Amino acid sequence: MPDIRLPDGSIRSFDKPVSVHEVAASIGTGLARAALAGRVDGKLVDTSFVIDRDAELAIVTDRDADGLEVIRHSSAHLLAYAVKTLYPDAQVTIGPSIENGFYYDFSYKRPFTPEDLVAIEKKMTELARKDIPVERLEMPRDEAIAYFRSIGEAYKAEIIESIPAGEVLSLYREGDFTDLCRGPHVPSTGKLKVFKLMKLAGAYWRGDSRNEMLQRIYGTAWAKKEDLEQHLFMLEEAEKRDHRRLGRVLDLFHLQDEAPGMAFWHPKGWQLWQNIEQWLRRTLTAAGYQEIRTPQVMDRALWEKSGHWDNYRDAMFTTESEKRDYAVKPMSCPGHVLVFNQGLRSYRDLPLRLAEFGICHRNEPSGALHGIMRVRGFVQDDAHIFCTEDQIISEARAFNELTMGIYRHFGFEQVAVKLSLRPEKRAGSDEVWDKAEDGLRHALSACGVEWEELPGEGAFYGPKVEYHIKDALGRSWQCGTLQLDFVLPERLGAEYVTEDNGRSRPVMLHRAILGSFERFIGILIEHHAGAFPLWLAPVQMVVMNITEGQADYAAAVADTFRKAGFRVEVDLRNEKIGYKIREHSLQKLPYQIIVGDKEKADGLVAVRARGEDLGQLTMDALLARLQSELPAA
RNA sequence: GCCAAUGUAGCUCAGUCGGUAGAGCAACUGAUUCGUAAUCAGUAGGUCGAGUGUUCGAUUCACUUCAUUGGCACCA
Repeated sequence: MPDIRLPDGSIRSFDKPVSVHEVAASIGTGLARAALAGRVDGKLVDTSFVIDRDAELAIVTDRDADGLEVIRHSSAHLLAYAVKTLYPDAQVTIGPSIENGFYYDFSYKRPFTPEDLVAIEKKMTELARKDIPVERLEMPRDEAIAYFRSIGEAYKAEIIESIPAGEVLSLYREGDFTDLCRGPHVPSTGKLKVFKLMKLAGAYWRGDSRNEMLQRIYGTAWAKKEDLEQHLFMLEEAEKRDHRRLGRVLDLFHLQDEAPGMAFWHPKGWQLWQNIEQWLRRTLTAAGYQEIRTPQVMDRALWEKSGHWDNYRDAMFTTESEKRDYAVKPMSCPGHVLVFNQGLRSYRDLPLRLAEFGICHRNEPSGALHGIMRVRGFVQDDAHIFCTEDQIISEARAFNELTMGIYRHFGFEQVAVKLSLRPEKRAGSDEVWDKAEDGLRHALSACGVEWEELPGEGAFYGPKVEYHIKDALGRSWQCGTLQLDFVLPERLGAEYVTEDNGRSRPVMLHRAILGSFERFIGILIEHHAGAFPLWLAPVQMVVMNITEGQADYAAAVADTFRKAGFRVEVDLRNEKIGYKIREHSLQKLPYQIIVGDKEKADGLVAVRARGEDLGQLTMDALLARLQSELPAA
């Protein structure tokens, strides 16, 4: 007879098998009411789950992460229930919980409309209020197939058919809606109180673009109303920070129909870009890189040799001239090997670190384009390190340190490392892949970082380490990458003279830190909400006069700071000072300097730093403050 | 590329059940010289994304196409 151990260490004994719900009730009616699921010996189960032997049990409520997950999953089912109630001939497919909510994919004869969404959400609320019990039943696989076929759910039947024969499946029934599901689910629909349908989208059946497209409805669900409000507030905040909006408002860049996926950089945006590029250039030089430049357009034969023509033909822009085919370069590596191959290289030249701010063009599918985050023309902070196998680990360590330092410099403190392993479609033998994957594992161990492995996600020529940074809104962006490549040097015939006068192939490390400048700038815009730190701000300060009488003094002040190396604008317009301040505040300038008769008389400046009034300062004091705000190096 | 939505003045958006359009902000002109997030008045500005069709007449309806947005698929 079961002894049940609770998370606080206490043990409750029962003289017959008990359900999770009964245990909760034995502790308190409040807990029984709050119970959404149970965790029995580490496994998540329904509250109806019967415990017949000694076990550890935790009652799951909406205060647990698990509880929230159950709420979201059950909300997906409630959504399907509502859809089936309103549109009986819609077919259900799958509906999992996801970050912040859930979705459910349906097949239906016509597209759902935003009005449908409103009706569905209303129906969900109605069904939730009825507090309909959610029951779990079990059914043998074959019987389940027959059952779903009989009610016209072809997709469900297909899912079950892919489950091995002889298994017993769990089904969940709420009212007259029954769905195949692993569970667990909330005990009744009344537990679902805080949800909202968010958007309609298309999604391929089983995630495969060769399959038909289903209709996906996304929703968000929470334990408490305040959590939902907080979530919606975050979405609003993200919209305010949208780089496409800020890019226009701050006059950084624009995109237009004539060049889809390619940005037009305006003076301020280009200044921001150059602040980044020039700093990075100095940093790379200090780290032992040499910058080069390779052609934009190269012969098809090169891309065939490198393997790109076979693997990425569709994504390359091509052109021809005098009966020769060319491709616009989608990446810099083949060109870098050609530079390496010039002349005779010695082992003494290694490691050779060649860097290029390479302009690349990739013909991304139209549906993939997104502002400047996903574009067709972009600049990579690309570099290739040619080295011996013995040098891989030290190079990887140096790269790791460089990368982390650069992220810190830009204000990104949280970095996650992932290792992507061999994809299905790849070049090179399995032995080479074994060597490359193990090589990166060893290198990562040597760096002392923790990483997650992603099978099947590697590049066609080699495995890759990915660096993901987290922005101010907690979103994760993949930026840096380190890829170990034994294939390309082989294909393009790179070699060096060894110590004993033999010939050997160098190993090639592909690496990028920011990834694409376009995307990284997009991330920076959203991370800082357009209010860039002083060193990055395209315009660092503006000097404004109050009346015409101080125009000359304002110009002189501006000149002083310009000579000290700052990017300064002067605003001598005949406008009220409040109007000018408002405009420059909206432009998110780090510093606003106001000079009136008082300042002019005393040789001072009145300073506003991002909305904070610093009062009157001497120019030297302000200069000292500005200097101290610039990061070292 | 696929599904859906959207495309009207520089920006944000309204509008036309088919009779060629309007607001706020911005711009321009004038007045105001005003001390920390919007001074007042006036003026100008649009082949209503592009093309074809239906129609006496299309920005409005239909089709095609381009682009954008949200997802999916893709992301060397």
